[in-house]
Amino acid sequence: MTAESGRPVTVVIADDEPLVRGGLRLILDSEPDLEVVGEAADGSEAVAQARRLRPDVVCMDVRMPGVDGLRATELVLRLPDPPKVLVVTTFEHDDYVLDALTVGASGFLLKRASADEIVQAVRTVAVGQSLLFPEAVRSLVRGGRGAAARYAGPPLTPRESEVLGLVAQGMTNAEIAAELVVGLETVRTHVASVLGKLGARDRTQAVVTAYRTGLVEV
Amino acid sequence: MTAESGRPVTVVIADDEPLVRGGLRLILDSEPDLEVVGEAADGSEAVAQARRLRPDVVCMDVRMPGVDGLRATELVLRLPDPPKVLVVTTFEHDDYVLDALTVGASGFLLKRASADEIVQAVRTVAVGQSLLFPEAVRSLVRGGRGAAARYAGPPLTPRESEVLGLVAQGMTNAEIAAELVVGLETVRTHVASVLGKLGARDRTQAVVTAYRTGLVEV
DNA sequence: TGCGGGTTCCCCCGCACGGGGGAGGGGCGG
DNA sequence: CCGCCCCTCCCCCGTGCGGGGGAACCCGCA
Repeated sequence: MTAESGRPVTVVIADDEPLVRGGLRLILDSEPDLEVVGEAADGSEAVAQARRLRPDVVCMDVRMPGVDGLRATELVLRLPDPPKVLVVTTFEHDDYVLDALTVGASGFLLKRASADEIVQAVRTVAVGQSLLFPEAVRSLVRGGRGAAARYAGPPLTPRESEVLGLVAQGMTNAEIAAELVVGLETVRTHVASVLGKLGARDRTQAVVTAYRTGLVEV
Repeated sequence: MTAESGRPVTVVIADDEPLVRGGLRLILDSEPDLEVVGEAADGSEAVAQARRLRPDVVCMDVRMPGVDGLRATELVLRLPDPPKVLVVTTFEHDDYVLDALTVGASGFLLKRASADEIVQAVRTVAVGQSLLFPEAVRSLVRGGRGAAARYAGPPLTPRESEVLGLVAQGMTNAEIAAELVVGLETVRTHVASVLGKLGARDRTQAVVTAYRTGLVEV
């Protein structure tokens, strides 16, 4: 709906293998309407690059050291005006395909895809379409996984979950302290670590994540 | 995995409006790797053409007299070595989108898509990928047909809804101001009136209400 | 013509919030 | 036994936020 109009599509490549990054860059940069503006070797770097460079598309490898592609995808999509995430994978039937869709990936790209298919895939997600494996679609159509919208990331401690639940009710720290019969500072500590684990900047973002990932009931 | 390799992708266009057929043919035939080999004005004709011409892709309008696109898609996909079906539609949020996926359509194409997007879409489904609207994916991920949402309260103005949407993304007032290209004070004003209308004490409560009442999409 | 609502912008003020530290006690596993 | 994690509580500091005012512009409608 809003592409092909002047400015090239900007891309950030996130893959731990330099060879793959190089290959992708070669393929994408050879297209006049695509421009690789950055690379990242792991998940956290990918998020940083996405935040800094604000690309249209992030080609994200799933298997990366440290913060993996799935978690990185979540974080990237939480940025303001987030880029589209194109998950790069080796096999089309892996488990994380559905997980990636759940966290909001726009599409998938097989590493063995042809150069044409790769540039097409980038263009496709850039204009806002979703690009899936037919297997994934079938799986989704017939119900995919049950209901629960899983949350990856670092696990929350019981107390943290409790606090997040109350935050997601719209309570202030003082109210939560009263509710849990603990000190205000304690609540502050829990909230702080929840924010850290969720990758949220403030309680509002934490609430957004909580609702979107099903960490709390709607 | 089997395109760009010699023989062009063959396409049959099924639409009851000659104008649309002509437009599609013009766009697709101008690409050297795509070839429109047939046209159909209704569903049964589409099935017949697909059987006779054995194209790689059928561009299928949903609304057609007689046998509609949905039913025709079913029949086409039941042929031996069936073509991919690309459903052509006007609105991305129509009900039959999920139905079409259920019967096995490979993707969707908006009539208002650009020429580039159209040829990309055909190529994409030709190689066996699925091309969906992000809305459809989200809907699938969270398990099928949507639930209604009710919000009573005073109606929000367009601008207020927009601001609330961004607040519900976790954005700060400053980020929203930048996003909407207005002053910070303006955003403050909008947020304040949103809080008032929702009966929320702070933005966090507003987000909670927004998610719970369906004022914003999860 | 005047009124009202929507959108835009401005001031001041108090405060809850989040980041940066640190610290002590209890439980559990190496 | 010691280390580690969880829970608890404490400090300072900067700031984003929300409440309280007000005001201008444009538009549609009476």
